[in-house]
Amino acid sequence: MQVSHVAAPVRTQIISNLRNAILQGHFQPGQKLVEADLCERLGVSRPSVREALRQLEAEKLVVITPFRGPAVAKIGWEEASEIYEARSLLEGHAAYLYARRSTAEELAGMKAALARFQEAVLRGDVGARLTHTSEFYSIILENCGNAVIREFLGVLHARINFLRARSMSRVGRAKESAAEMKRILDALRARSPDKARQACVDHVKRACEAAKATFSQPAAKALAAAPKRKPTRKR
Amino acid sequence: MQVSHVAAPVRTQIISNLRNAILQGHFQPGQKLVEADLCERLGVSRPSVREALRQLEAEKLVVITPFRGPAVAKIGWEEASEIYEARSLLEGHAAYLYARRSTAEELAGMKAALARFQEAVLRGDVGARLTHTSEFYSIILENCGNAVIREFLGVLHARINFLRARSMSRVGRAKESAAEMKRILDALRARSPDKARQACVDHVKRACEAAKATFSQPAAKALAAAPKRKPTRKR
DNA sequence: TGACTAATATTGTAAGACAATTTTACAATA
DNA sequence: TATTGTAAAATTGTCTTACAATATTAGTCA
Repeated sequence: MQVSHVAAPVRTQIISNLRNAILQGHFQPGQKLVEADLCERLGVSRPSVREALRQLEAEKLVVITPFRGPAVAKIGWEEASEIYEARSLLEGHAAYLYARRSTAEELAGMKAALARFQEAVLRGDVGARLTHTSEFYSIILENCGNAVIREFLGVLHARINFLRARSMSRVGRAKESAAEMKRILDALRARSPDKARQACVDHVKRACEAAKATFSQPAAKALAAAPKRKPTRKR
Repeated sequence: MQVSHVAAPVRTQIISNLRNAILQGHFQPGQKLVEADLCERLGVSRPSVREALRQLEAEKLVVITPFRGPAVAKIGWEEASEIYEARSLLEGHAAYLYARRSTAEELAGMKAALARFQEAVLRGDVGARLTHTSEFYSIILENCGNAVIREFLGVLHARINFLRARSMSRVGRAKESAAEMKRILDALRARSPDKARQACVDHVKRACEAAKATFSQPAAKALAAAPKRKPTRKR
């Protein structure tokens, strides 16, 4: 066709598109992703879509069952709990590392992100809360000096993204969260690695508890999403 | 005859084949993986190979540069160091978790694996050392109760596999390693989470130091690894 | 109604084609 | 000789088509 000089491979864009769509909740967890549909919607070929889906599968955002095709990953409390545990460990360590490396500039950036977060809390803007929380954290992660930990945390954050959104919209959680972030920032300002780690661990622990609470009353969703199974004998 | 029990997807086998080939050093780090060659060698189509390569790319065993194709990931000390740090953190925590959950049966299995390891040390069998070390560790990882941490560690181990082989063949390292593993096992027997974590962290730290040493004198390898390109593929 | 079977949809894999790009080979020039 | 510019070859990125294997759905029959 009349394609221009592209720098970014089509595949890359597909991956970004799908990942964003999943993270922003345009696809429901468990929803089937029919390859042909994705091709049509994105205007690309099936091999390209399949390669992109493989990548997302590796990131655990998509689950592919043989001959049943890809579906948006569905996450239960069991798994979420494990993710929060790993996140606590890694995020705490990232803060620990970063406490010794922070610059005044970066700390100012974190302060600004926190201010924007607090403003979003007052405004009641749930989406902005997540954005600014990410800004706040990304400064730590980008500069903690360990790319392996950073990437792992990126994957973990993506997997529990919808939980973060759910828990962040709980009454009172956002304000709590702001206070916890403030503690992290204070520990970093004091250049105290241990306090920074502890503050992070506490923050994740609280976030985990808030998320757990959202698992208790997902009644409406759960009922609506409950599929009826035909009893099969050969299983 | 319809003998299609499970019919493991071709793609899965390709992934296993390539991963094993890389881990066992049949491909040198940095070596280009020409798609057409892989197709011919494995007897499969290009789309299948490409999907498999995407997966391995996500595992960081393969690096794919646009229009230059896939190559076996090459790892420098910088990155290796970060991996050891993350590994220390995660492995220590896995042991911490496992200390409360270990069963007599499993501990016996670890003791047996350690014995086989020690025997391999006496025999001078480097390959067997790695195998039995993995056996030892996998008991912890499989039963630590956190699949997320387990999988992360699996990926990390794969990425530094060749380093483990190199450092394990250093004089004295294997015997040291056995002593460290013994300490881990003792801590687990004592059901002491903190001691188990510490023993693991120490073990990884030592392994890291041993690996670092191999980065100082990689002269022989480096020279041998500079190949002349073959003009065409033979038929 | 319920179980069995046929029809349909979807995925897994292969093969071929072609443009975009990199790499190599080679020739021309200083 | 060394360097540089260009043509040829190799390789990848992407699309299209095709078909077999499997899952899902619909329909039929007792």
